[in-house]
Amino acid sequence: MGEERLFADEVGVVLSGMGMPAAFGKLMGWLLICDPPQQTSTQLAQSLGLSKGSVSTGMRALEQLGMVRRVPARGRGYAYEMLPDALVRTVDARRLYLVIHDVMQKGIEVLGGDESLPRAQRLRVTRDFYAFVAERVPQLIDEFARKEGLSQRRKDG
Amino acid sequence: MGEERLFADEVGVVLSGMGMPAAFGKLMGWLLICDPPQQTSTQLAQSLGLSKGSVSTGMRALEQLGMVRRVPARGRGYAYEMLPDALVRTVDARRLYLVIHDVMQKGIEVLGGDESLPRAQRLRVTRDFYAFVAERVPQLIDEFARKEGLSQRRKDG
DNA sequence: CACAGCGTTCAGAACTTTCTAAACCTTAAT
DNA sequence: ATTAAGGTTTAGAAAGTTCTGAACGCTGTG
Repeated sequence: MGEERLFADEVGVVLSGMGMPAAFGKLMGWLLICDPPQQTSTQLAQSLGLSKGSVSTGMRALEQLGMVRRVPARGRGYAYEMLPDALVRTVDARRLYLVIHDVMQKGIEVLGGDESLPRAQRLRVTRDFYAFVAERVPQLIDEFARKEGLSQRRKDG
Repeated sequence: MGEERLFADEVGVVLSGMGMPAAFGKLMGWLLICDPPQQTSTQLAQSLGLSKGSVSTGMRALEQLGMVRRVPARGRGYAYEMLPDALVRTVDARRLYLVIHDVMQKGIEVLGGDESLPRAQRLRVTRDFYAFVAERVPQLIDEFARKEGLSQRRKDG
């Protein structure tokens, strides 16, 4: 088994340690180093020893996260290709931050809606922090993109 | 069942949706709004309908993450109290970013160690990005802490 | 029109994780 | 020293998730 395959498996273990499916991580690891960068589902299944079903599910997830795109393949169908800034995008999940923001707001309301209440302190700080993060993370990513010369156009949400 | 309990349960659902144990989220939600802020294991188990074991495990995790601290309790033992900036701390998990950084570095080595290789682009960008994030996130947290007037002293690691 | 190649969906098996309950240990008061 | 209260650990049950393999649908080709 090649070193590249071993690398893919290792990414699988790392991601699995973060609470995601192992197949998801394997696919990610493989797409990060494979040659050519474009791979069909069949190729992925064979290269990684995964069932077609696992590949289908995993690639759907990667696509939904915006880490992977489909490109036309020679002949019929399409192939998958990882974007150069795939993992950069995962940090840009503002929705995640806002979920926490909203829960904290709800907590304040449970306490009566008075933010100055001592009991509401923890909730308020947390809420404001996640609003802050949701605002700043995109800026951070832009800064990095500029520094790297990535042509990263940002659509604000 | 009180609204506060419902809020705790809801946080449990949200956290569970992010891949963490539900009991963990329940404890977090409860500690965010409970009165008084100090709670013993027994109180937590009763208030949330959890077994003593679940509380013990969950509180260990919360303590290890630095979100909760023990305070002396009247009489014997201690009580738990959530820190005002508990959730701020969770974002400061630099180790997490560096894990990804290291995996990317390993991938570059699998490819022969030549970063200028086209095939190594994705790996290099990702590696550099996570180094960037690991450097900037602490700054971001400091900025927020200053703005909020939180006495957040930072030890650099 | 029939066929071959691909990809998706779905049901079940295997696995991992979480929760509980009971036994055990520690601490403090009498 | 004994006892009662509280906390931790552990084994086992319960629940949830992921993976696979087979059936299905679609698309283009001969």
